[in-house]
Amino acid sequence: MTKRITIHDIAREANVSSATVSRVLSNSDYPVSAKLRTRIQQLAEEMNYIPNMIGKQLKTDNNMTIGVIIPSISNPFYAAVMLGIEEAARKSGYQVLLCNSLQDKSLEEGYLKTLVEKQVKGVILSSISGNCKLLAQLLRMGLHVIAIDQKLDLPDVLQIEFDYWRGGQMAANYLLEQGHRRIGYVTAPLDRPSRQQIYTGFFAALQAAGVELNEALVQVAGDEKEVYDGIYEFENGKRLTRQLLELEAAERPTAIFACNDLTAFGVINELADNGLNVPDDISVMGFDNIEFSRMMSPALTTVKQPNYEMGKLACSMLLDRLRQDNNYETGVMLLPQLVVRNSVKQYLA
Amino acid sequence: MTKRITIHDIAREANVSSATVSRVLSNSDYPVSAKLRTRIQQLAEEMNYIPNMIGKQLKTDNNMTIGVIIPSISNPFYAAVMLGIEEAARKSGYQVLLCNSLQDKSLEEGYLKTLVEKQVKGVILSSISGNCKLLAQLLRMGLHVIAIDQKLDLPDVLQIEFDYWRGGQMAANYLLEQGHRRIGYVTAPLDRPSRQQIYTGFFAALQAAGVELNEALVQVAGDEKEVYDGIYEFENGKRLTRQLLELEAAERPTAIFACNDLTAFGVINELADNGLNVPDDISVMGFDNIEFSRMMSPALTTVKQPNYEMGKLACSMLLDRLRQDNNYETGVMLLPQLVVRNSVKQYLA
DNA sequence: GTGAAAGCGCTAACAG
DNA sequence: CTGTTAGCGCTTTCAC
Repeated sequence: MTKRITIHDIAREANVSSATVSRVLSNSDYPVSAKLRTRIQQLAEEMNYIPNMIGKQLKTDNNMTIGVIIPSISNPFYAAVMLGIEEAARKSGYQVLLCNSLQDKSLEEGYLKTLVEKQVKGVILSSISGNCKLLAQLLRMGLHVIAIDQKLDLPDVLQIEFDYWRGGQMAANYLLEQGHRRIGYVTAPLDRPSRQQIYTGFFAALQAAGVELNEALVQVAGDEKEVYDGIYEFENGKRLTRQLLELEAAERPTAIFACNDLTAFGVINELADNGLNVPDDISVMGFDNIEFSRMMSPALTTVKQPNYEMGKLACSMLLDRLRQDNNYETGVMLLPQLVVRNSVKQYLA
Repeated sequence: MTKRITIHDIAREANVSSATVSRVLSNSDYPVSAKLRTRIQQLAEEMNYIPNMIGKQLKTDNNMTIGVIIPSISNPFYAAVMLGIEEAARKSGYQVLLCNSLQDKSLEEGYLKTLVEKQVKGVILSSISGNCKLLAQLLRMGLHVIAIDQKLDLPDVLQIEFDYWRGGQMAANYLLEQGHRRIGYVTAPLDRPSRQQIYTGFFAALQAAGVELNEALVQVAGDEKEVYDGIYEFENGKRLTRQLLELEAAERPTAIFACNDLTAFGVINELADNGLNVPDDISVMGFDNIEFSRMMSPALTTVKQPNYEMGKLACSMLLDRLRQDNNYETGVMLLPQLVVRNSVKQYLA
């Protein structure tokens, strides 16, 4: 194992001071004679010099890395967000530390602390805990936080919101337009604001259309710990659909809305297992528009949440903040978009 | 923004030296009187002390983070690998920097350099370039590398291999058993060793069974730059399937094998677009067993490549190396497993 | 059991 | 233009 080369090694070799070497190798605009400059660059090349950023960081207090905390990268929604984040980060020379909170509050907190210990100056967070005590403290210490996906009630946290309420409403209205009145609603636990908002938006639209709430058609998963092996949502969809299928034929929904695409896949799968065809026997609608929703057959009708764009936007807003250290920008609200495909069919009563 | 607290601040407050504070707060086993110990811990708590790992790192040369370079996190196969890696890392107090090489050699190299500059001591790499020059240099400088998925021909790189050849063979044999003889082969460019091995394994099995190679049935994607928007594989499957469908009816394959599940989804989708049902009209088989393969209908018959396990194993092997600094362990070869579902049907000539 | 001091690799006043 | 020097926050000899 060859010894690590430092600027001092190069300085000695070139008979200059390490300050000069630093000035050349860190692309400072400080004046250095062309002769020395090339000599040093050449030497650095020859000696396979690799700068030690830890030294630089300690001095400059800027480590060019941000943190991302999401529930699970195995959820393709967050994978797309992550890709957007990383892309924006790379373009600015930043790197990103990925943390999967796995829906575990203490893990989330632990990661937050570790990131700050590592002197990360910015974090993109899809919080499951909404732990404002810790977060407020970290903000006071200069951490910049962008909240995506889940709203955080802190004044200094920039929000990339998404209009879940309108998304839910949009879904309901589409199903109504297609003639559906007995609509099943299948959702993971309503513990996250996002899920609650979809829920309220959805039923507000139904109510506005004079469709009364039928509790038997609303299936909410229990609050048991979500084991995030990545297949949870799918199984959830299957399980809750089984419960809907226990209804008498006349009571059964003509369409089922699921709180996200993965859950919708579970719904469709369970229906197929019971010999029911989508959309001929029953219509299904999802939420998110993950890539796979268009790969399924039938291709899934869903509400688009711009995941990749959300990641890109979150990251560039964060980097802006880090660079200018201003807290003046305002948050943004991304809007849903209806994606009509083939899993919903007109219902003719 | 409150001032950052350092051990010196605490030392001053407690009327002790910073050395003592360090000994207490870094959980050193160095003897410190119980009285001072509790006093210091209490003070650190009160003052909201957060250690600065950069300072520690500069001294100890160990930053508790590893790097991961994969083609794209939007590919669910790598997302699962990543989840496994992160899980193993977390259990040992490590964090992970995620880098998407997007099938771009220069990006891959850039990341490798940046990681080393950041003093990362270990990297898990699914290389697309196989750039051994740079890698060899970094290894000499003490970097530890675990290669997953793609083989790297360097003695000091530990390999987590997967028997792609046998996987290809396994797929072919299954299709043969099911009575298929005219089998289409759809693959992304054969530029990565993994794809080549699946290919050779597959056709070795066909040959062994006396099935002659029909070049018209083999569709290899051109070597054009793969735009990694995550949907590439899917579109590729669609495009290549269209080409297969241009064959005269009698020449058409009775089954199609795709080099990975995403491509298989494209194949199925394109077949559906052409009014062909899977598996009734034509059978389709994938490779990888990503989670969605079981969510599709028909559920995809495929060859399992243990992705999550691969990530976990890679990470724990890497951490073993970092801790013991030994290069003695041997690599491992993970074996494929046939996953029979509903997308392949027996062919009765 | 505790403290003083050196130093990890780098940058940035300041001086020349 | 170039060099000297003083740290960034922490650990770790070496004294006491």
